[in-house]
Amino acid sequence: MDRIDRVLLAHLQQDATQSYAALGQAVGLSAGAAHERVRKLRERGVIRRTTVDVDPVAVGNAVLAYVMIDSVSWMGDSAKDFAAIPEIVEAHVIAGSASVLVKVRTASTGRLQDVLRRIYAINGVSGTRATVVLETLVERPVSAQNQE
Amino acid sequence: MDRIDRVLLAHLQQDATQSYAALGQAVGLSAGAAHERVRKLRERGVIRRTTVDVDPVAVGNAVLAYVMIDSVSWMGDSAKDFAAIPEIVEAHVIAGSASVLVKVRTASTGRLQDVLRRIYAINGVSGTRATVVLETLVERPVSAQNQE
DNA sequence: AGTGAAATTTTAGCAAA
DNA sequence: TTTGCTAAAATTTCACT
Repeated sequence: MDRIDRVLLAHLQQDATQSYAALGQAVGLSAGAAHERVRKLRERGVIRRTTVDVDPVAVGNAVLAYVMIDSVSWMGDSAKDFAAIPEIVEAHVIAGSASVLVKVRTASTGRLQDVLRRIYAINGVSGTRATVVLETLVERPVSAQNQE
Repeated sequence: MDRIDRVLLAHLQQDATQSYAALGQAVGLSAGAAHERVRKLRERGVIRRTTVDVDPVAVGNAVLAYVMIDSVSWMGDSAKDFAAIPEIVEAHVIAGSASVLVKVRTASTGRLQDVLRRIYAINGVSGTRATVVLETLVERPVSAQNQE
């Protein structure tokens, strides 16, 4: 993981459809060398996958909300329970007053209520506090370049 | 946006490196037809971009935190201020007790403190409450398929 | 909108330094 | 690790349905 790898990652995050020739040119390497570096980044799991960023509104998920979840037991084994709810895009065990923080995308506030009901049904959950997002100001991939 | 488009999106989210031939086969279309549909999905902005999912830990950002931000004024015009801090990966204006919710990835808790200081310096910010993530249970793209 | 096929570009594997 | 070369594969365009 040197500086060149970081630049390659940044370029790929911005546009993963570009050719290795273009990618190589951006860092002063041949297409073959760029290809080999990217192959290793994938192999080592630095690049977890190549994917498309889908507009949530375009697929009918206009409501974004965060839900703070209180529990009466350790939630570390509940990954499957949260993953079983497709509207949940993130779930994290947190330090502090609540136990789990969940990010949810739904079609409507009515659907959000459904999701809250399903969360309540998870073993150990004792309470939820939903926060609805009014406007997203920033949404972007992790910076591969804030290491220096 | 019919059922076929949704299946194409789901497949691309999982692996955007696969060929249009494979993609077409998954939905019972020729490579050309699959390509044309994906081209239109891009054109219409349903697919915002093709990108790589980078492991945050591998690029040195092991700490994930959410920060609730209180403010004394409307924060809707502050997108640039938040975007100027590279460690901020998401910033949302929210309904409820706080004003803005921010998602932050940093190399260490020390760096998190730096970020909090920079957030404090943004005009109108009157307070911050950081919540550190201990473990991530779920992290995945929006489901393109919970519409029916 | 979709098909099939041709022309072009890109990828991926290999020998050499 | 990088380069240049090359065969194989994928993308992109087009005439036709």
